[in-house]
Amino acid sequence: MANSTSTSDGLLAEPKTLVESAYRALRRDIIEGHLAPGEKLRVEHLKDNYGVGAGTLREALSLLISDALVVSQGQRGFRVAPVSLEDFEDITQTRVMLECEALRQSITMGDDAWEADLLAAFHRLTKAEEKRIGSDDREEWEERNRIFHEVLIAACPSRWLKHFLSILYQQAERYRRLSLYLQPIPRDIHAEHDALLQAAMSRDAEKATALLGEHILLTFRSVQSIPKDQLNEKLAA
Amino acid sequence: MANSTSTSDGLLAEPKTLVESAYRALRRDIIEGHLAPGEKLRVEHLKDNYGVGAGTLREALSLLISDALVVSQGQRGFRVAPVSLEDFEDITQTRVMLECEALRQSITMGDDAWEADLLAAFHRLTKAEEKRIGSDDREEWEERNRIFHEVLIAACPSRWLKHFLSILYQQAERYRRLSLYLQPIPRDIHAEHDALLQAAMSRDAEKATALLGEHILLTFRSVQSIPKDQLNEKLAA
DNA sequence: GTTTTTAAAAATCTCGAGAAAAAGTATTGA
DNA sequence: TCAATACTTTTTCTCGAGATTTTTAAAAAC
Repeated sequence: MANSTSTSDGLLAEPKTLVESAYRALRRDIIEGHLAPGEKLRVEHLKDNYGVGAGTLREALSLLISDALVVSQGQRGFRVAPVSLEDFEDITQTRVMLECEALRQSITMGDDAWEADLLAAFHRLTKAEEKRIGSDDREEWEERNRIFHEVLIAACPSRWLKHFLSILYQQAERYRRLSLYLQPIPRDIHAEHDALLQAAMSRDAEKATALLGEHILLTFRSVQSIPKDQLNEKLAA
Repeated sequence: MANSTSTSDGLLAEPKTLVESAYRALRRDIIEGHLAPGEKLRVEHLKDNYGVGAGTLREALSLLISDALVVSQGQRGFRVAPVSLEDFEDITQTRVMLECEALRQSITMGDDAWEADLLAAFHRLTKAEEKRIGSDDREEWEERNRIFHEVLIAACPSRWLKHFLSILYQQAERYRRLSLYLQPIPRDIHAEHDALLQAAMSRDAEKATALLGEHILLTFRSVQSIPKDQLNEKLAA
């Protein structure tokens, strides 16, 4: 469903417990790069920052392992999952494969309600794009972009496919942040989304998957073309 | 690599901590059906069974969410992930798609060492099959079967593809246990594996993926054809 | 007899403190 | 000066107890 309140809960619903709050706060800080890739996550240190007990924080970190945003190692604590260009390439290729298949199924199975949801999601994304000119309201655009992609494949009946894609999308978000700040390749993302929408609405699966694949690949190329020194600087931040 | 000591650590290495031990013990009990699908996992009750503290058990349960073997719900504790025929069908179809793609890549990329590993894995599996006649040494066969499938796609360079496949394999194992006990469809699994091996060794990707797809699908059909009352009985056990 | 309210019981969630292990530092010996 | 050892500090891991919340059961009201 194109539920606008849905907030990418990889795992959990609204933060009714402290574990969930800490989980969300940590996830956000990792995706936004506030906690650097590879950084050590000392429980005793972090528990104060997030205002929870040690056990609670450990549990939140354990949940983040599901999203492959945190790694743990025996008796040596937790770390932020590392990043690399090779990893992003793998994420991109796997995502192209899965998301194109999901889109194909979604276009086949989608009914009128799906079309309506898709149109609505695109409209909301467009509005966010207009507002974003100047003001750095990145969060809202990022969220609506996620929902647009989610609705595109919403009519795909495979829960597992969608589950894996939500993980990959989240992973890609870590890298995508870079490409939007240091964008060397001029790109009309709105036009890409628009073409994608038209192809999906006219049930042209071949065209839609081709566009989607290119759309996803472009983000990788964008990051790929960032000079290495500049990239490392950003990654360490 | 065809490391025979590898033990399907979805997430963790050797149990150096109590969390890891509990994680493994719980995972095993869920996959083997000792903890029934949908069953409530009361921490206060379970902590005695597994000989750990409440916090430690909670952490182990959190890790099992990664494997989609446990689900949690806000302020209402943990449960064993439910099962259904629809879910198994989804698992099967997704797995066929991913594993065939991974095999195709593996056949393309695999070198001599890969061939040797594959041959060795097949040999070990065969030996386990011979030993299994009569004696209920299911564990060893199950483990070697897993390794055979793992080695088949070991030369595939995509870590994410292999990561997702290890999750799906583990999920399928829950259902596969049923088909082997209540097998209505007569099946020569050894012959299937043998044909698969030959196709892979001769680098015939088309044939190999066709065989692999059929191989995976057959297990689903086998479970599908079990009478519903008999199935539910087993699932509740 | 059914529903609502109220109270007891159980379970979850949370924290702080203590034991075990790792990492870092200083000391000793060549 | 360098390497190895012993010591100190830090960090991880673990447990038990207390505070909320949910669930269950009983009593009251309609």
